[in-house]
Amino acid sequence: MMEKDQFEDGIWLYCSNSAVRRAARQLGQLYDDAMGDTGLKGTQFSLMSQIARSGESTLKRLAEIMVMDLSALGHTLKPLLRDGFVELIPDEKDRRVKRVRLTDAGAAKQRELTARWTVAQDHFDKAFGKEKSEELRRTLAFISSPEFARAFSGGDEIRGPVPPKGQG
Amino acid sequence: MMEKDQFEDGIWLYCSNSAVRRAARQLGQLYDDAMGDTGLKGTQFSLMSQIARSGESTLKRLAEIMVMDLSALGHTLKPLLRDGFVELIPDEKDRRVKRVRLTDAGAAKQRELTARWTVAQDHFDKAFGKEKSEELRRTLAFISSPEFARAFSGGDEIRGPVPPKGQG
DNA sequence: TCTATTTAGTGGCATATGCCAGTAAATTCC
DNA sequence: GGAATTTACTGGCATATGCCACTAAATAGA
Repeated sequence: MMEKDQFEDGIWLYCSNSAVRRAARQLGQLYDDAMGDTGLKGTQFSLMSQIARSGESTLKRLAEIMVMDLSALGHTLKPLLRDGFVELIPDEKDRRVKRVRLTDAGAAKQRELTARWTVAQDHFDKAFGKEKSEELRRTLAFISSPEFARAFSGGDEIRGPVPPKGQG
Repeated sequence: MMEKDQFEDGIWLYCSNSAVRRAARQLGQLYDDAMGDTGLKGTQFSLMSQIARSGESTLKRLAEIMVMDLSALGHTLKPLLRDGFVELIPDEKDRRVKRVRLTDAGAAKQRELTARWTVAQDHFDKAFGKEKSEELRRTLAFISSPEFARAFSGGDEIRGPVPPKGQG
């Protein structure tokens, strides 16, 4: 009955933003649990993993591919820098540019957390289906793409004066 | 080419948590843009809309159906309470319990923002496809469900000692 | 009835995220 | 070459989110 309420009464069935946010909260909690008392969260693990994968990427580039505001990325890196898991390196050609990489300690931590992530990911696949999981991730990647954003923003009409179109 | 990198180099193609988070960031930005200079964000609109829909729900219940930590809900309500869009009402039978509803000002604001939300939602449907949107929202609702969380956590093995299963 | 346990909410602390303003550096334009 | 414009990053402010500790109230158990 309680679960029935969830499926019938929620704006998340009508609003895509809310639906994605709500799912993000659920998964965020589950993946944070998976990290246990390691001192880091699921999101920090993800960030470190992407840093490792991108290989000394510039901050701007990293923020772009993660579809994240540059200053937000800077903020989010703070604890990782503070704890010595990540370091910033100046670019050789452009003094404005910073590059980011894992420290040795960071790489070791990332490996430790990968073991926990693997368990969580297996659990996700078990609960949702492995192939459906891959399909879902591709779908979400499309939604996260510049292509989608362009299609969403079309003629930029939501950025200009908005003619009232209320339901109310 | 840059977009190609996005599709080929990101952990979001392998990690469901990251994928949902990244999509949430994209949509968060787009729906926030849709709210324009109204003084409220997409998330606040969603919260007010769900409050309206739930009808004087208890805080605990609201947090549950939104798959949100109760204290997080309390925090998130603060600016809405402060600005008079939302009010808390004591429960008649249990002095611990608070119920939440929109004020008249809040209801008016919610109607105003609904007009903007409708535009954004139309844009989402245009970019993604209306029927695919509905399907995606159902999928995300399943992921957000207690049923999914139970299947994910089944046996609670990630809550206990975690045997190393590293990739590293 | 009384004690032990559970529950609903609050505040604190910390990370996650985004807009904005400002500075220094690079690029563009005349 | 010099001025105007754009770019990359940093810090500030505010909301978003979650764990934790605590208090008051309700419930469960003896």
